[in-house]
Amino acid sequence: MPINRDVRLADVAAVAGVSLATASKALSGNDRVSEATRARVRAAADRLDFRPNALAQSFASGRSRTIGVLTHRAAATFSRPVVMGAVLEFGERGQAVLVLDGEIQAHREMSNSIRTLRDRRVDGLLVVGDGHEHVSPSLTHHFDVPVTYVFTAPDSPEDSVYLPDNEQAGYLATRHLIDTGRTRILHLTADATSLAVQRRERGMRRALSEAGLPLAGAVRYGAWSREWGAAAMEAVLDERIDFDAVFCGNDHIGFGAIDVCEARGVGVPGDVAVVGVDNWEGIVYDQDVRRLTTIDLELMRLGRLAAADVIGADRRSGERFQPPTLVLGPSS
Amino acid sequence: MPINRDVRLADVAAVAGVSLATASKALSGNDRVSEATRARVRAAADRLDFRPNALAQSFASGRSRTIGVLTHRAAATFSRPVVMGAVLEFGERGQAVLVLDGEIQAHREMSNSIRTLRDRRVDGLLVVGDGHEHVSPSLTHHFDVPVTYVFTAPDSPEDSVYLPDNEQAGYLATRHLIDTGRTRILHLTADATSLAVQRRERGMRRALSEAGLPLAGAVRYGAWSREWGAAAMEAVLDERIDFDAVFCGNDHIGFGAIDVCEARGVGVPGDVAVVGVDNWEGIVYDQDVRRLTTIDLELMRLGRLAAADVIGADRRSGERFQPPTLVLGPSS
DNA sequence: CTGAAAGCGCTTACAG
DNA sequence: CTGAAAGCGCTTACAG
Repeated sequence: MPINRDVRLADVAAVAGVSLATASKALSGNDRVSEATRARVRAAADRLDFRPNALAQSFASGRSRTIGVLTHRAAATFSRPVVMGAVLEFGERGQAVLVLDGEIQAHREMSNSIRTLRDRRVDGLLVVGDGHEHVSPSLTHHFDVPVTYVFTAPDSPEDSVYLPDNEQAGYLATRHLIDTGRTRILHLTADATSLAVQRRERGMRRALSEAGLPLAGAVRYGAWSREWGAAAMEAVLDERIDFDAVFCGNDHIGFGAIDVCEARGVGVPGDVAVVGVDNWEGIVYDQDVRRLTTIDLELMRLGRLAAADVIGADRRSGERFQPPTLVLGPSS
Repeated sequence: MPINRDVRLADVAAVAGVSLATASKALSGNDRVSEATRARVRAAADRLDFRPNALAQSFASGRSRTIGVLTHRAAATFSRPVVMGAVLEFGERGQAVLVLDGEIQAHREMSNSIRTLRDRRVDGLLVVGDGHEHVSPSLTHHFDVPVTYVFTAPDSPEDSVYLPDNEQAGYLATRHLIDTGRTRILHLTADATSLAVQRRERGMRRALSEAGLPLAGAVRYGAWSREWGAAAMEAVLDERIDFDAVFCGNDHIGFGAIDVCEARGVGVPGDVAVVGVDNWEGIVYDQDVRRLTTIDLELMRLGRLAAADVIGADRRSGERFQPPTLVLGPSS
């Protein structure tokens, strides 16, 4: 037990020959103290191996060094990296987190959570949604500390919101195909009612129109599954559509498309280049050989960004987007 | 702002007509107080909507209601569910967590983390490893609060350690094949130096010997990948080995094996039943249609169990194993 | 069972 | 720039 828990600030002050108040100011750095004094106090603190009692500091200052994290089904596939990123970022910044998981839509549950968080005197709150298909009701007015939202559609323009950039994902994927010489691009994706589907498609169309290219065929809407990707690719091949690239709404669809190409002797990426979204294997199985070029939405980084925002002094209202990244694989 | 932060325990005491000390005892329940008094104090607290100041409570009691979580690469595929489970469990129990991620092997980094955690007066510590291929050095002696280890091989027999039950996973998988009438079972798995490989194999052999069955062919050691699963299955089919079931070391290997079976006209599960380990799609993509029967190591539950242990009063030394579960799919 | 009092170890106006 | 003092709001021996 090398750390002496019995050294108090008063002891440091005595050794340094200053008052308790001065010792406090010297160490906290929040107040005007002469350099000489500060140095003397620091030396004394070092010599005594002074470790301030965090509990006393919190009580006296009113700051808990704890952040509330309100999650909507934190264990869901895509929420998980966001929550994990946030928790790690908070940890690196010396902030504890009180994570309350539940139904953000459930009014009763939420008001309980809000009470708990307020009672614990959290220094800030991060609300983590489950994508941006749903909005989380704004809780900002319940707190007098910063509230930041991540991975959920904003409910109020006043709120600070962080989102993955699905449009940019579509843009990046398509740009990559165009930049590598493809000109006849198809799009296989999930159901058209999904916001992610819509935004990825919009980004794709922007990239195409910038390049003056048409889409090589109608967008095929289905599901986020490998099965759908395979079925859609079968249909496309059966219809003898002329194309040299496919932008798939996610990696599952991409894998299904590749499976079918391989089975039917269509070379990937020789005949057809394929790009997906999610960086599936990257999320999942770090050591695996990548089969697919994909767009990584950087969900963990998104969580970190939002966490930094809760703590940071430079908070502001509005939506901000985490830029996705292109992850190259053999399929394009 | 419906919650009145200005109501202090002293106000409650005044309204209830008792002393501050009695009010404290009545609400905390830790001390002998007459039922009548307790009821009066509770009523007063309710009426005033008294919310105890957690910061003051912590300071006075010395309990931070914060648990330290020391992780070794928390973002890694398999650590993530463990950490997530632990964090959620702590949250449900009103415990904040201070998560410090890093290299548990790195001495310097660890001693910094230990200091930070001690300074914050954590009420307990959970050390999360990255599987049980590595041991984490025991830190128990650095703390006078409970320390629990999870997902890492124990370094000291004194420690409280939680592990996934790889042997039971192998046993369950094999038992399932036997129970569904298979008698000629093969095993395709990763490299023999891995502890997980060894334990899963041991469980398999136990199930076989209980049933009086031999293995249908030599165990094939390779890698945790789909590619290896496919290659191994190709070889097995080429060698015309007589078998009706395959226990695969993980789901990736299982998928590779199924791919090859399907490509070569071997019916799954008609001709060959396949079982994997990891519940890969379950971890990953909740809504997906399952293709594979598999064993779920229940890593998130493992994290929860270990978290409950840190807090619980019934802690004891030694290793405990989280039972895996069988998840049925169409492949067996 | 109840209460008066000390104490937890800092921070922060305030005065000098 | 420095210090005396109040204060943060509970909990907990201790005495009655």
